[in-house]
Amino acid sequence: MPELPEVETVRKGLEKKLKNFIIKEVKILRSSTIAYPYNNSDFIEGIYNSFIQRWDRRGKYLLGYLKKYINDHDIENKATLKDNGCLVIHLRMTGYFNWYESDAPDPCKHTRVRFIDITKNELRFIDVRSFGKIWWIREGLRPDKIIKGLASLGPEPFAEDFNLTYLKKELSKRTKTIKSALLDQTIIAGIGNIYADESLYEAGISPYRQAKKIKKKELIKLRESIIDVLTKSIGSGGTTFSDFRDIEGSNGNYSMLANVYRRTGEECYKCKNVIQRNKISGRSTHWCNNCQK
DNA sequence: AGGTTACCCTGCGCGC
DNA sequence: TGCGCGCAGGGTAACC
Repeated sequence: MPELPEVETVRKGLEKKLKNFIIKEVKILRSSTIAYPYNNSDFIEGIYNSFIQRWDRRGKYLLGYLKKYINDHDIENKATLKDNGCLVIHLRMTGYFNWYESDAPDPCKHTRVRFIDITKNELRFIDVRSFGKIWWIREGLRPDKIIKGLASLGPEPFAEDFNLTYLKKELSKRTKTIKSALLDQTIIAGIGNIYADESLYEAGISPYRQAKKIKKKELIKLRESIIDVLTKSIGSGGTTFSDFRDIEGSNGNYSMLANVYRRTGEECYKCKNVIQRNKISGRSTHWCNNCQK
């Protein structure tokens, strides 16, 4: 379910909860969730006795950098600590993490991977539709050598390289619709269907407009709208529009509601026109055809 | 090369 | 109640 704001919320949660979490046991309940290495046993052995030193996010990908204790019997001995590559996670549509302190209940039927430490604290990866993937990239291998989607990501919306010059240059060669361009992770990283619709509404741009034909002034507004919508959502726990839950099972404060997303047939908050819905490149798209030109 | 399309999965709500 | 269908916030490989 998650787009950039939700993934950022998950990143913060993992960073907070996994400070002293040394992986002592891994149970893979669905083999295909592990995308790399190809053998589940290589994955399990690879991350054994490791902890995650730092959590990063790139687009909708989570990256956890591992340190491993080589000496199994003396985990206090820092001399046996080595860099151990990174865990990469993509939640796709329905993936999420749950955290349990020592007294974890039986796993639900959608639990795909269980990570357990010495005190039986447990992190579970749960994913109804099983589109979510987890990779372990061993030390010395580059994640973007293994994960194509990671290698081809465009700039982060909050980064300096996501500026007007970049946007103009990139969109000027695209004949597809602006909606489709916003969903293209190679142009901008992290935007998904909700935030694409919401950003276009805020910017007053029709999702059907051809990307290359959008005027400079509109691009300025669009860029601001993207940053604004994402910032607001991160600020409220990345759960503003969704039934998404963070690793402690909280679903945020619902401080902001969607203006167009899933409001088909309802009144536009600005002009009272009926909100439209249609498919654009296979994804449902919501907009106000009076406010968005 | 850029742009569509089918597909990977499971569950839900709807109409019949 | 059961069945079939369309729907779901993602990404990719395989096509034109």
